[in-house]
Amino acid sequence: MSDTVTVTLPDGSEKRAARGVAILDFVREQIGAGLARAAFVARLDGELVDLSRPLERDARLEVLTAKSPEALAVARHDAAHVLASVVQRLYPGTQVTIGPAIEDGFYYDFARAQPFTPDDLERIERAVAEAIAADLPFVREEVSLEEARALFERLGETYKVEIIGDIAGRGARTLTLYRHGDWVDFCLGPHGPSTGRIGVVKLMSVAGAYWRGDARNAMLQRVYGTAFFDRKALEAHLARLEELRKRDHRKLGPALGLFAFHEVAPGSAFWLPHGTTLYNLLADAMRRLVTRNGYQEVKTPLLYDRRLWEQSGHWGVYRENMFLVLDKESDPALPVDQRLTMSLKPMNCPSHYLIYGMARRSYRELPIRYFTVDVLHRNELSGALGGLTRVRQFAQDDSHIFVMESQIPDEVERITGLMRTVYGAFGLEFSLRFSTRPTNPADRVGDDALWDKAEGALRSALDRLGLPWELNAGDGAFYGPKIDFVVTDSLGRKWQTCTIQLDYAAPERFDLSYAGDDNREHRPVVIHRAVYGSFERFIAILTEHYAGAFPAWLAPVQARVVTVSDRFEAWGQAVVERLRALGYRVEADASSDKLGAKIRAAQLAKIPYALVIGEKEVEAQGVSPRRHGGEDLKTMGLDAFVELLAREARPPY
RNA sequence: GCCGACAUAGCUCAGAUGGUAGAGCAACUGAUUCGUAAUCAGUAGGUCCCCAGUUCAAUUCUGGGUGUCGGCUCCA
Repeated sequence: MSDTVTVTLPDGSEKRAARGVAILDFVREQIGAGLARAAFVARLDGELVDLSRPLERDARLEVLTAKSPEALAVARHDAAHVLASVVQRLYPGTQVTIGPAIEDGFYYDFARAQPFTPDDLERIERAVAEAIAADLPFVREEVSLEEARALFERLGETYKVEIIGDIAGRGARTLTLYRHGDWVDFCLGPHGPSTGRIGVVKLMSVAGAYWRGDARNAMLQRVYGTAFFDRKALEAHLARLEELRKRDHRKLGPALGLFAFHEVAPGSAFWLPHGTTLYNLLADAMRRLVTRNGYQEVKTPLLYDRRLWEQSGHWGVYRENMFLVLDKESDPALPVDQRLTMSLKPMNCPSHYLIYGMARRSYRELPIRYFTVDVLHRNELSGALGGLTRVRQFAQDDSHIFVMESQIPDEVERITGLMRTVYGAFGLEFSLRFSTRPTNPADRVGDDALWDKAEGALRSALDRLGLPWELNAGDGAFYGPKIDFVVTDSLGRKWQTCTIQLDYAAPERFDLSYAGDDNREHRPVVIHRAVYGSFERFIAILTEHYAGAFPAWLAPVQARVVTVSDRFEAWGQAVVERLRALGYRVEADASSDKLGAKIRAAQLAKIPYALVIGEKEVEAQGVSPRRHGGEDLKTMGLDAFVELLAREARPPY
C-alpha cells in the first residue's frame, strides 16, 4: 500500500498527501494557511467530517468555512453540546438526552424534574458565552460500545445508555465520543474545531418535550437556542422573527377585521365582515375555476350515523378526532360510548361516495368530479390549536374524483394544472412531496396489494409530471398515498396546503362500480384533492404572504375616498355611490381629520387605493388615486379610474 | 392531552409590601376646512379572564378552571 493518497479538490485539481495526515494539516500545508484558519469542517467524499480526521484513502475533499450553511448547522450542534455541558455543571443531577441542530438553530432535551425558568435561561446563556470564550477544542474519540456503555452507566446517564442499546441493535460495534473541556457526549459528529469558533449563541425558549416524541414517555425539558457565526447574522435573524411577528395572521386578522376567536369556541373562527368578503371571493373564484374544469358542486349533510364512519374506516382509525353526538333516544343505561351514535363530518369523502353510489355509473361518465365547500369538524388536541392554521372547524375546497385506473395520470396532471393556476396567481412557489403508506398497519386501511398498486400509480403520474419531488415515507393518509404541495411564501416559509390522494380502498368499502365498455362492472379509483387545502389555513397564509395588504381583487375594501375637506364631501359621496353601483367595495372617510391623517389611516387599513378628492378633482369630476405603499397616480377622470380598478379587481382565475 | 409562560380599557402597555387602577392610540363631542403616513381641546370607557379559599380588605396571595402563546423526534 502506498504511503500517499490522492486528494481531489472541488476545482478538479489533485494533490498528494501523506497517508494518515489530518485534514487540517493537509489544508494548511498544501492549500494555504488562510483557508486552514477559516476552515470549519470538511466534506470528504460527500460526507461531513471533522478537520482532525486523517486522510486514509484517495478522496474528494471540500473545505467548508463559516460561509457554508452546513458549517452553520455543525456550529449549532456544537452549541448544543456547549449548552449541555454548562447545564450539567450549573444544575447537577440533570441528565442529557439528544440535542440536534434544527432549522434556524438547535435544541437540547434534558431530563430534570424541575423545569427551567426564564431566569435559568439567562444564567445558562451567560455560562455558554463563557464556555465559548474559553475556546475549548472538540476532541473526537472512537470507543467500543461496551466502553461507552460503562462510561455512561458510571455517569448515571440512563437515556444515553438507552440510545447506546439502540445503536447496538442497529449492528454498530463502535461509537464516537466528543469532548470539550472535561465534558463528554457521544455523537455522530462532526464538530467544529473548538467552542470559540461557534460565534454567538442565544437561547430562545424552554418547552416540555416527550422522550422520543411519545406522550407515553417521560416529559423532558427542552431548551431551544440559535447560534450564528457573527452577531450581525444573529441580529438579522431576530429582525426576521420580528417581521414574522408583525405579519402574524393572528395579529393582522383581528386588526383588519378579518376574523376573531372567542373563548367559548376554541379552534373555530368568527368570520368578521372583511374576512367573510375575502373568504367568499376565494370560494367564488375557486367555483368558477373548477366548474370550467368539469367539476360539479354538491352539498352534503354535516351529521351522520356512525354506520357511515364504520364503513369508511374512520370509526376505527379516526374516531379520536371526531366530534361525536349523543343520541337522546338511546337507552340511558348503556355506556356513553354506545350512546354516541352520530358524528359531525371530519371529511367530505364518504358523503361523495354515497352520491356516486346513488345511481348506476357508466365508464362514459368518468371522471366524475364532485366539489364541496362544507364545514368540517375535527377534534384537535386543545394544546395543538393555534390561529387559523390549527383549528377544529374549517372548510376545504374539497373534491373527490372517480376515475378509471387508466385515467389517473391525466387527472393528476389536470389537478396539477389547477395548482399552477392558483398558486401562480398569488406568486407562491410550490414543490412536491410524495407520501407513502403509514408505517404502522394499524394506522391504515386496505391490504398491502392495494397500497402497492396505489403507490405505483401515483409514482408513475409523478414521473410523468416531470416536476421534482421528494419522498416522505410513511406520511400517507390512512386510506391512500398522497402528493402534497408545499408552498413557499414571500418570507421563505413553507406550508403544506394542497394535496392529491389516491384511494383504491374506498371504492371497495363502498362497493362503488361503473359499467365498462365490456358491459361488466368495474371498480373506479378515487382521487381526493384540495387546492387551497382549507380556506382557513389558506387565508392565514395569504394574510402573512401579503402582510395583510391584499391585491385589489381580494381586498375587502378596494378603495377609500378621502376628501381634503368636507367642502368636497358631495363629490366624494357621488364617487362612492358610482363605484358601489358598479360592484366595487368602496367606503368614505367622513372624519374631520386632515388629509395626511386620512391617508395614514387608509394606509394602516391596507386598502389598495385612497382616492383623494379636493378642489381639482371636483372640477375634473375625477379622483387622485394613491396606491397603498405611496404611489401617487395623479388626477384622473372617474371613468379612467374605473377602468384601472376593473383591470386589477378581475379575479385571476 | 402533556410541560412551561402569560391574561389589566377596542389596541399597545404601565401599576401597587394586599387598601377596588392609569398613559398613548382608537372611540365619542366640539372647534378647525386643511392636498398625500398623525390638527387642537374635551368626554366617556374597567367584573384588572372565571370560580373558590385566606384576610377587616384580593386585580395583587393560595388552589381550581378557561383561554392564548411557545413547544411535545428534521431521532447519537
